Amino acid sequence: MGSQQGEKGKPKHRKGLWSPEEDNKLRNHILNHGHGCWSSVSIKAGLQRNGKSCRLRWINYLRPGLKKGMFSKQEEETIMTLHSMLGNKWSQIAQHLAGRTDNEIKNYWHSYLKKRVAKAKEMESHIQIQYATSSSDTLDSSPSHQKLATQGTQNINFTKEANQSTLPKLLFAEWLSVDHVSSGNSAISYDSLNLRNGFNQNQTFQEAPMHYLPEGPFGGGEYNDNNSLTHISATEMFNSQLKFENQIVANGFIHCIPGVDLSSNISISNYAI
DNA sequence: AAGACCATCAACCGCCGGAGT
DNA sequence: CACTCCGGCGGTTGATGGTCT
Repeated sequence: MGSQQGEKGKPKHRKGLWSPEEDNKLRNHILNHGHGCWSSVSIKAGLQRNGKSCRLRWINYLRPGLKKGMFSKQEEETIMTLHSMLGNKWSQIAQHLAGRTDNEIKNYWHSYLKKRVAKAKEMESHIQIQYATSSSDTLDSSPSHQKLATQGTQNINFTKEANQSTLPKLLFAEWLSVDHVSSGNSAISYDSLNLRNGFNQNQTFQEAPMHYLPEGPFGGGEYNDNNSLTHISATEMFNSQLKFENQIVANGFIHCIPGVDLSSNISISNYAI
């Protein structure tokens, strides 16, 4: 489309699965130089891919801090809760699941959770038919996801605002440059990042801005080992976010610490100045 | 054993909105 | 204001591997 670069020559862009060499080229380039303009990344990295493809590959696969493997129970619940509130806003849902990408969540939803919810709804309607005439307190006995949906309607406007809020998103390029500064002139290696923090503990700001805040509402006890939200009701979650945003306003800025697990003992001073 | 069918996941496509000119 | 470029998002597709018949 519009992003097709240069009329002259019209570069042939490779499609399909990425080879390990391509991955390495892209990873090394971004770790060393940041991504900047994606359409130029492919050229500078010596790839025959278009910028979008590079971006997607980085975000969904190469980016440090990505969680691989099965979704935990908590993550599932978080997805279902947020989906009942936000609908198919995968990127917003992904912001609440550290290390998970919107694409991953979307796929997981379509392949697994959607069916589960449908099944649950079926069961629920069965139950409602059974008890429809027996009592008037059906609201109290309604399944939890229905309650959550109700909460969702109360929170939906706020949620929208919250996600388009004044939260200072830090782009990976910026984060990288900060990290470069703090680690001297040597380019950090992907492996060293993983070794220092543990792969699951790395996160990027853009995907999960709230999760980097040592003072934030989810610091400390709200986190489990996977850095996912645990045992937090939807209301609590968004109220917390509101509180947190008030803090931002009050303080004027926040401390963003990349790649640091809030519950870990790793000193943040190595990663941010 | 082999073909049909299904589930999963990586990647692509098209659209939209913001920024720049 | 109109246009272009670019990044981001959500929907969809296609490849692949597993299961069923």
